[in-house]
Amino acid sequence: MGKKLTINDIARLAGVSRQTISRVLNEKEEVSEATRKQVLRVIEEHGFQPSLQARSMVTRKTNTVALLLPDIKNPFFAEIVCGIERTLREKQMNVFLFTTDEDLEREVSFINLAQNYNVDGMILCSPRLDDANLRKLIPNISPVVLLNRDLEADGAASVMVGAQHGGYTATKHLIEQGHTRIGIIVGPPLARSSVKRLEGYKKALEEHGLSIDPELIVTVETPNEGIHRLTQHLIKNKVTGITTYNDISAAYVIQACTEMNMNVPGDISVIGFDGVILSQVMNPSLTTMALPLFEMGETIANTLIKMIKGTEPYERLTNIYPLLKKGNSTRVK
Amino acid sequence: MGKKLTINDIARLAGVSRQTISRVLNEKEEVSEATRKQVLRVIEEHGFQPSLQARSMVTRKTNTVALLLPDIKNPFFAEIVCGIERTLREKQMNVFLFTTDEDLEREVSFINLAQNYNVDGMILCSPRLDDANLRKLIPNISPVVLLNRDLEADGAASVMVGAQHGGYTATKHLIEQGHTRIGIIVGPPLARSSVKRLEGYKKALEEHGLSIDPELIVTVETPNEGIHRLTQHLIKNKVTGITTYNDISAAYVIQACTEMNMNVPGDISVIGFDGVILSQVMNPSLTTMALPLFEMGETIANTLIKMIKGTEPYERLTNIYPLLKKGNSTRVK
DNA sequence: TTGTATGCGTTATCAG
DNA sequence: CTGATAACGCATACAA
Repeated sequence: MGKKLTINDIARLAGVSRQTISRVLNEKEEVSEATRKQVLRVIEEHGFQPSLQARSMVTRKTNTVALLLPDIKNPFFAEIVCGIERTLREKQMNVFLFTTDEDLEREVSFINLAQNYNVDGMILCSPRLDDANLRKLIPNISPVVLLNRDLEADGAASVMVGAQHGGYTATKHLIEQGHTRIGIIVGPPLARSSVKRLEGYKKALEEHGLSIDPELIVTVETPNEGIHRLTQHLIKNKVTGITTYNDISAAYVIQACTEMNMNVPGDISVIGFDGVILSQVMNPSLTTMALPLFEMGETIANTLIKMIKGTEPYERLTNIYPLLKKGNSTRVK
Repeated sequence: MGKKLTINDIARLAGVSRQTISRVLNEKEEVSEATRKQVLRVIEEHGFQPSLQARSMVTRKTNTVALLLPDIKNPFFAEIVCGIERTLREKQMNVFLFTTDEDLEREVSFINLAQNYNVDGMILCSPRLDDANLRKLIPNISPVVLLNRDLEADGAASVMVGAQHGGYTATKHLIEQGHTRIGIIVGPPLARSSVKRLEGYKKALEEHGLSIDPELIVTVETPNEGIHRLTQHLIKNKVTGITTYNDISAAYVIQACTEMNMNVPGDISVIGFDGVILSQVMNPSLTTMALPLFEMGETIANTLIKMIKGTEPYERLTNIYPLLKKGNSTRVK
């Protein structure tokens, strides 16, 4: 708790004005080599570190980005965060973390909070805010990068997962394996991409001349809840393939199948989404629509950095497409 | 980008001094109901939010805690972070996130950085800093809570996982299932708890009159690398039970067993550590030494809060013991 | 109950 | 090349 030295203390100790200290701190050229060395010596000797707080009061820059996401336990977000953090770090920027648990109230209050901290920019993952309110907020919080939300507005950019493409590809894979009765587990309504995935699913069925049976389309209301029941429903309706909204849900589906004495992939093929590490270590390993999560984080961070610097143009909209990664949870019927 | 209003602007708009604004902002009682209402109206009307930065310059409080951890992708940390975040949030405190990737240099630079931000406290997870240097740093960064590191120093508290107890219990479980040749995969050297787990392993063997075979003790050098090879080594040495340092490594072990046509738990019993969600969704589900990770996060945060407030005493050392959670990856030999 | 003066630790501006 | 002065936005102490 040694009371911190300030720039004034150093100035006194070095026998120069505090302005000179500030100059060497900021590597301004207008200072003689002799005094520079002397000042650096004193700084070193006392281990002086300038207060970033005070500095940002006057520079109006905090070198800090607020990161808002629903749940850090979800590996989908954890891996993205990893990419974001790593990339920002390289640019000497720091991360303020807020997790919202998909709670609208917390979301709003965190956005306010971040704003009051004068962060340089924000990254918003699946905000529950409706379009109108979000749009209203953007002028105050820009620049901002949105994950999985396409809102065209000044000071906002979007990075989107190609959910429709993913739903299409997954379904097509099952069809090509000979499956004709294919169930889809649609994610919680808050996942905006759910609708898109479903569109892709329908498109694939139609393209292959298969009819769309509403009984085979089931929706999870609360994250990872009721999946066993929904799986039972699908099995009763004679599906031989199931496509799910993420890898964890796929794991639960496989558990449910096993409980009902249905073998995966023997009796039922299951396909996941995201491609998190779980998909590799599961048994059977999971066929999944793999997303380059770390790279997504990099893209998000790089876009935001460009917006903050304002020197180079940035992509207003980036689409990231998942790739089919074949595991042992699907096979020819 | 609407330029932000300051307390001065509001004062002018409300026709009072900025001091009065400050008073209603901080809910001081010494202000007449009439002016209070009037001021609040103006604040509301213009959506004024005070700058937390400026405020903390004078109060010397940032309401911010720095959280340093190796890897947010590791569900062990992710779940702990969740508990930390949630608990701090309730006390209106925020989290500054730094991930170090177990890199000593980044660790040191982040600790410095956090210090320059004037955070109110720090949470350090598995710092690579050696004891001497860490101890030297603590006066500058205290209060600080250490995860899995017991360093007795003023301004520092520790939350420890009962690794020896865990290693002991896991091994004992296998012995009680009739296993006599039990392998242990020791975690990367950076995991300080590895040594303790090994001690518990040895203790259990000795207590049951089993000899310690060095061939059955193998060490992972880099996280999750070479586990297949190490598992093969153990199998060649006729083990029927393997205890591992976390759930992910256990999953890899099971994969390796499967590749060698050894059934789990038929031929080999495998036991994990941590009890993250993976252990539940795996097939077979994993027997593991489950840790109350979320609660650990709560404990860490609550300890730090007590230290920051300085009004109530806090535990300098908290031990958290894992509980055996029986899954389907172990069975009677 | 309200207002005035002062300072938190830094950078920016302008003189010298 | 260097130093004095003002400013960033707020809270604290003291005065009215």
